[in-house]
Amino acid sequence: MARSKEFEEIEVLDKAVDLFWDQGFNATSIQEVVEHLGISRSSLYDTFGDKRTLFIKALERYRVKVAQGIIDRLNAAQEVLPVVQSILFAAEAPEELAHVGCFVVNASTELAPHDAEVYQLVTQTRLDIEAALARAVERGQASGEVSRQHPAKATAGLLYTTLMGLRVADRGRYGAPAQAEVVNLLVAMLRA
Amino acid sequence: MARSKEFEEIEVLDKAVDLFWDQGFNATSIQEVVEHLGISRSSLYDTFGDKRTLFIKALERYRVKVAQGIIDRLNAAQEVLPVVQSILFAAEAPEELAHVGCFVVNASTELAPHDAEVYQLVTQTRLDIEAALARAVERGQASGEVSRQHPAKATAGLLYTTLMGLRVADRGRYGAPAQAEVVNLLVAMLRA
DNA sequence: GATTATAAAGAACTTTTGTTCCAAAAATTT
DNA sequence: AAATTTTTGGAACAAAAGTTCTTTATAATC
Repeated sequence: MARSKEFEEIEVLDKAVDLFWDQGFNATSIQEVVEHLGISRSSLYDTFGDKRTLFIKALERYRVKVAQGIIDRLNAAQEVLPVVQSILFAAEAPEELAHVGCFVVNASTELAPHDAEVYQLVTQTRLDIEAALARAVERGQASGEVSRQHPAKATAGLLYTTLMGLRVADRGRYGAPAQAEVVNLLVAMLRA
Repeated sequence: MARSKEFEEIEVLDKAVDLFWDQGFNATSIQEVVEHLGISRSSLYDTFGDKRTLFIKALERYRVKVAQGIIDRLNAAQEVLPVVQSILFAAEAPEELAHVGCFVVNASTELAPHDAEVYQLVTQTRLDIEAALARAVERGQASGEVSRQHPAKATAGLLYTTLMGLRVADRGRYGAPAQAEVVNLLVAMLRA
């Protein structure tokens, strides 16, 4: 048999997520990818295909890691609003410089109108998170935590839209205090 | 004396806005710029400098055209909420395919973290529009149109954040009905 | 109408791009 | 320990990138 790979595919993919998240697709050269992932050109192409395929895989990986994490937290929430608040206010701790904003939002503005596969990935992510938000709002309304004044589905749409807006704000260094003000206002509006 | 230019600088710049608005900075080649603007390479470089300088000028032009238009409409508004509503719900008529989303939002996610000049332009635009929104909300509160329950400045922040989120949604073809639902809910929440 | 200063067209140039290929190295199994 | 299959590193490649330069055309002035 042959030798085994010197790297874990998932670990390397996570590094690709970091890079594309930070710089986007078009601003990132293969040279940078090779250097940042720490594997050779040939290994890169053998393992992940061409640049665009790697980008798509990175975006899918992000969905599994980040978007699914959000959904899980919403599904597991006892009290809904504190969880919603902490999801919206993600500017609290950008541990790495690469992790500014949201990879899906960035991919959405850069590529979604011109790449059908990116569009599909972005749309599916939105539908999944919106559905989780709607369920969470419904539960909050049932328990008396969230106001029953507005329909849960529309509220979920507003929450997701604001979430995207906040992740754009991250990229423009809106600032944590200003973001907190926005998040707190929106959450206060939802409170029963 | 010498011959005069065969093109209007502003008209050509508007075409550059269209192109960069649609495709972003890095996905747009000089070749495409030359073809789309309808002027020669040499005229392009003589008149606008290099690619990045052209992009910055296009972004400034957009600010004058679109962002200032929003501010003017807000300042002139008798009733505030209908104007806010129509600004948020811009998906109604994307006359050209190029005009999907917001150029400032796109530039923000693509370039703001890595280009100080873009960052500054994006920030200034946000400050200007947020200020106009805050004044409009204050006037609405004074006239009894807008609820006094929440401070005007925070409300303006939420409106601007949602505006950005909606312009991201444009790029992901969120759909007019879903957008209308979001906009109507937010406006309803502000109503006195 | 000749002169002249500038605009326009496009060839030319250097980098950089994304991708492929090939020889060398390495690890697992027989 | 030999054989074999795969990874690896880096050279090699063509195409496209951004920019500059030179030549030609043009319009305004004297």
